[in-house]
Amino acid sequence: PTLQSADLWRESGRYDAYGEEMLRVKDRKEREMLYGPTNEEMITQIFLGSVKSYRDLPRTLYHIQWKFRDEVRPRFGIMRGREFLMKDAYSFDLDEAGLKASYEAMFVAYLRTFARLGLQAVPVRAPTGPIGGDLSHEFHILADTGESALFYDAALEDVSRDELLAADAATIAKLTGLYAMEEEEHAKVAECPVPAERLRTRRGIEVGHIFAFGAKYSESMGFSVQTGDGGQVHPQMGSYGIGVSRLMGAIIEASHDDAGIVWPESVAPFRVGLINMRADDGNVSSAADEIYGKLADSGVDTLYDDRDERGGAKFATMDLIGLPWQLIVGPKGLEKGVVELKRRATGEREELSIESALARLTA
RNA sequence: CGGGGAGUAGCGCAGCCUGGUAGCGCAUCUGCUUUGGGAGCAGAGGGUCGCAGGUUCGAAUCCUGUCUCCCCGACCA
Repeated sequence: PTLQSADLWRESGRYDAYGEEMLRVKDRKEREMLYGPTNEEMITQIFLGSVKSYRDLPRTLYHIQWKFRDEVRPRFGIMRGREFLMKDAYSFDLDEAGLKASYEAMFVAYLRTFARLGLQAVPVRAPTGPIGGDLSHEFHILADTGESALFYDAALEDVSRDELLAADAATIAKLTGLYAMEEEEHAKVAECPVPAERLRTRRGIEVGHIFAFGAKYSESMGFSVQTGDGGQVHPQMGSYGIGVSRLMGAIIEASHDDAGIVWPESVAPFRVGLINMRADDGNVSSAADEIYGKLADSGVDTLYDDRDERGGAKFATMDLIGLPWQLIVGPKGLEKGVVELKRRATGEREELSIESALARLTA
């Protein structure tokens, strides 16, 4: 679904609304094609061809795929490009109650996802823009470098990680009930319901956006299913996106220090950075090689720095990369029969025997 | 599209106001020393100053034109 026919977008009625933002290309027959900026049309088309009965609903399809938008000004590297990786899901329900349930399930799934990534995400009620509908939330990661200013009820900060991970109907009601707006929308509010002492202003990076837009596309594209009583109904739809590539940038913005990245354990590309302090020393290298082999055998993702560099350069490089654990193997420690284990997030270091260091990392 | 700024060594910059023929840091090269927090010392190489005109005895510097890039805004995962 990367390349989509422009006619499909004209049929759905969204071509003009999205027009300027779409990257276009023509095929050999001069037919206009689009690089998908989001995929409501394609997914509805897929349903239209295969789903005919109310018995097939509710159903949600998702994929993770590169999206393309003709941004007016791409910038900030991975944060805003004309090409970005998006996780997008599309839900189909028989009625509005079903849509509400699907929407809330996704709302909770998003909160859990961000909590598991070690991030605090603020759900913000949002205008729906060219996608349409009347219910929508954006999820923002708080970071000083965020593109948008947020105004929200301080009570949102008090929701614990455990509460998010276990989010139930009560949590949803609480979170959707608390005030949170982007600056532009906040300015339109005649009277802010949050007392001044509880109103927080922080910058955020938008990493997710969910919409409930009802029958907008199922109607315009003529997608209906047969009901149990012999009638036809246009399914109620929602769409749900996370900017995966942007999220990587947002995580770094939210989790770093002067020395570099501090990857949360859940998304670190490797769990351990193994530093061979003296690649030119046979004893050190064979010890480090052996440790690397044992970590690999235990299924611990390990990045091994056995470059012929000075120790200081290796420390600096490993801090910059920001893996959760650093295991340092050098001549000084080996004389005493120990290696050094360092936790990147706190800088805390411990001297341990090789066996206990391995036990710690493979636990 | 509107508003700012910058083009000088591989990279990052100073010099420009007040013209006199280009300098600093990093990187590179050579040698010696060093080797657990991005090494030290000594020496060396490298630049049509974005481009085109003009003023002047003389232009990186002043004037005119032109090209390119960056930042802010509108957009948004």
